[in-house]
Amino acid sequence: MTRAEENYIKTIFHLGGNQAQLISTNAIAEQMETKPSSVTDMAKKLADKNLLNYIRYKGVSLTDLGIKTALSIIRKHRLWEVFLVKKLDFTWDEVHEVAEQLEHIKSEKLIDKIDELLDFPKYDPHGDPIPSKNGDFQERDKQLLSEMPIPSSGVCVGVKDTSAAFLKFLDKHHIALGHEISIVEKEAFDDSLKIRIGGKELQISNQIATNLYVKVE
Amino acid sequence: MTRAEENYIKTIFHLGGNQAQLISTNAIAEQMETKPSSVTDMAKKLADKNLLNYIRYKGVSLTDLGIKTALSIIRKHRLWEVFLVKKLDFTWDEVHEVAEQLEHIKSEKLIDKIDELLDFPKYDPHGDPIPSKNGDFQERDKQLLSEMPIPSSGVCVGVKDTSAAFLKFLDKHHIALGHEISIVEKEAFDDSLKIRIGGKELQISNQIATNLYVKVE
DNA sequence: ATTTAAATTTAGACAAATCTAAAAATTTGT
DNA sequence: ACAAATTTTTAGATTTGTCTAAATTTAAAT
Repeated sequence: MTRAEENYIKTIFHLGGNQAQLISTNAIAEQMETKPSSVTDMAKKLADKNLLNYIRYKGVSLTDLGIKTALSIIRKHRLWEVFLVKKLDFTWDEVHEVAEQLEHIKSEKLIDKIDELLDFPKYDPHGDPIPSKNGDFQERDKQLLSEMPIPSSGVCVGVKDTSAAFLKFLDKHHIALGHEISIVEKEAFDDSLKIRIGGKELQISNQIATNLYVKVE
Repeated sequence: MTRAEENYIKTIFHLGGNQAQLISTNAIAEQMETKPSSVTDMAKKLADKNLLNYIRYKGVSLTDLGIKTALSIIRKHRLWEVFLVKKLDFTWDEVHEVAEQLEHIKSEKLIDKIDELLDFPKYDPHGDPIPSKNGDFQERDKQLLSEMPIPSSGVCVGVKDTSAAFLKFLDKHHIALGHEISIVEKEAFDDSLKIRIGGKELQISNQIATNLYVKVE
């Protein structure tokens, strides 16, 4: 598998190509910042390799083999992210682009040893679950902060947006995974929230609230 | 820099292109298992980028920029090898091919942090020196076992051949870096050596002796 | 000093991955 | 339902890195 092929498979998975639903070439092109015509070419190639089902003018969905492949890449990506944070003191906004490269390293032994070194972590630094060696993983029961009842509270367990800008914003306001967050009230006008975290009150916009996950149980 | 370009630069360095000497396209092609015509194409490209001097029909030699680039790649390769052995329990015959991939990861911070994690090692698992961040490194004073006086002794500090076959042979006979080796006698007929290592005597062929380095001081 | 042999380069072609522009199919709006 | 808008595909071109086969240059041998 080439690096380009792996990136297509991974993107299609993230767009929901594991479910039965068909992903359009346009959606893939937009996500990958490439042109729909390039996606069409690659779709044919990956269909030939039995990694996805391609229906002309309709879109693609991953085959079982494609899903397995995607999970293997995502597993590597997330394990490397944990490694960078836990062993090399990277911050959570620095890991993505390096992990994008490391996820393509071909060595089963390498990633299994990294897994072991990290003591088999279940979640990456952004709270996303890490698929096991055999490809299964439990998505945590979680809810966007913006969808929580008011008032209520929960533990921050993940972020939806993983851009450096957003993560740095969270650092600045001392919001991190594992922190208890209480929702005090919602401003009806702009859906901004008054929250309580680490003993302090903080006003956050709806845009922030729709990108923060809280544990539900 | 593409991966292919990096591999050319690294190979030319290892063939001696840092010295004033010119390396022939044939030599490069043979080392890289490619065709001389491909090397010619790449030589032009790298010369355009000021990474090497290319003289038609004569060969190439690295520029200062080319040497700096080569050292950076070699530094990464050797640091990753140390990482694999020290942190992930790889054996010294398993590290090369994985390091060949890892050496192309682009992140200054990553390799500096790996360096720090390993406590700034000076030599890789095969005894080869690791260039520092600013590109200088001290080649150890060493001698091939086959060129030592008889009798004499020294500490094993490196291997010339780093193939898995040779390294496994050494493991099998309990020869490792840091071990004291005494040369007892040389067989004039085939230049094989009787050596003493770890309290035991061992007969080794000239082919082995010409691939083992011993410290000189 | 020629001829022969070896090394090197050029020319033209190919596969991978991408692009642009034009054509075809699908979806949308009325 | 049919024209317009959108999406998707096709056709042809480009770049990178490679190859083969032919031409050229350099080195070796007599």
